[in-house]
Amino acid sequence: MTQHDRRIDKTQKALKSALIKLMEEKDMRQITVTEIVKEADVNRGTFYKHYEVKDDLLEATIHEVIESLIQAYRHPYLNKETFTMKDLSASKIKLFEHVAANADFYRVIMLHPSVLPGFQNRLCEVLKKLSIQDLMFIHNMGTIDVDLQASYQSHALFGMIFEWVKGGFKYTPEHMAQQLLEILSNQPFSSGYQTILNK
Amino acid sequence: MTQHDRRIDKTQKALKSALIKLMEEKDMRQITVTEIVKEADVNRGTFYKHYEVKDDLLEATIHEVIESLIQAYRHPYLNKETFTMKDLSASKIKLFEHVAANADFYRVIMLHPSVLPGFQNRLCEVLKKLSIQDLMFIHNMGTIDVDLQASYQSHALFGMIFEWVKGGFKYTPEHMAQQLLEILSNQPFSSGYQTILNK
DNA sequence: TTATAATTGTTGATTTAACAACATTTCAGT
DNA sequence: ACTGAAATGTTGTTAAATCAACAATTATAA
Repeated sequence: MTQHDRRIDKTQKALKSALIKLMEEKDMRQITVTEIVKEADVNRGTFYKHYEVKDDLLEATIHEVIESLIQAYRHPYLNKETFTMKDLSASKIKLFEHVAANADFYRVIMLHPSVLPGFQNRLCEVLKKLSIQDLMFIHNMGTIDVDLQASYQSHALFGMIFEWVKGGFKYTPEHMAQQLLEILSNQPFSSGYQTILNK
Repeated sequence: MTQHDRRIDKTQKALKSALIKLMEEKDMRQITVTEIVKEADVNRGTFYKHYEVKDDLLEATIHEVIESLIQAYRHPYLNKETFTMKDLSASKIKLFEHVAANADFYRVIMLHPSVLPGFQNRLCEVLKKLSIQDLMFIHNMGTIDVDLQASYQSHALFGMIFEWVKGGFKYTPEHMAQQLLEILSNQPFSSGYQTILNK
């Protein structure tokens, strides 16, 4: 079992936040380790105890956000074999709460995509995998290509997040989740999905 | 000379913030050391390295805020023998900035005064001393009792801060300072003060 | 009242972070 | 191309914070 020393979490968190903050101003290549530790209010030597190079910190930062996203999304499904409308709603709320909790990060991703080229697609990949798991629950017996549908849904979800971040988080996570569910149920020709959800 | 180890500042800051946060919920007597260190995410043993009892932390917290207030107020006067309208304005801006920077603390003071009985008066005392120093600059040769005038001004200033905090900091520090100066110059019968300021 | 739980101080061993100093590398401006 | 400055890695020492465990005190409830 891993010893949990809070000092480790604190410094790593400080370094990650510092990196995100600096990414709002400048490109990754222009950010120096010295700048990061200054922003994080941490000794430079401490940085090298945790990470060998700058990109290690970046990767750790991204990894943490993505893991948090997955956990948030899956949380309502924990230890469940069937899932109801409520679980679906709770999952979306958790998702938007996650985005709000990592607002600084998502602001960088959405408003300065060139800082982390390709990350938007990486994010959609994650959302797609989560969507696929949702679709598995629904036992779609039709002729719909799961990948196509999942890609459709994940990018749509990304779009909602994008709009939310761009607009400065003007709505609550609950409101965003509700909007999403209403959009889903108002799709033209939507029938099978609806019948499953309404019960 | 004191060694400046950031860890000391960090933990003390964490403990102070935790205390302020807890004071928004409950009375000082109901707050335990265990609660504080949990909120501050600090080991309990660490608390006792810095403070012997709860009230030491409280006193340190208050002391820091008051010192910060005094420094903010005096900052524009540093190394000056005369002072102009600009310095006066800058001083008030700094003051309101200080309040905004310590918003959590002032929210407790203003909205839950019973948590720290008598502190509002203590705050006014500080403001009064600062006011007296201002009045010294002006060489008031008249028959005005300096203590009376300073008390008048300091409580008035307190009132503005009170209104600002209570309203949820809806205005900027600059706007608050400007309002104060306009109120000052619009006092009925104000003449001497005005002629000094306008130049 | 008594029992149970929670909080309090205190301790010692261990780990992490701070600091300062260093040689090296990279960068920017002349 | 040259030079001073900035950034990078690395090191050893020191000091702070963690953790766990403890007895003692204080609340809380049965």
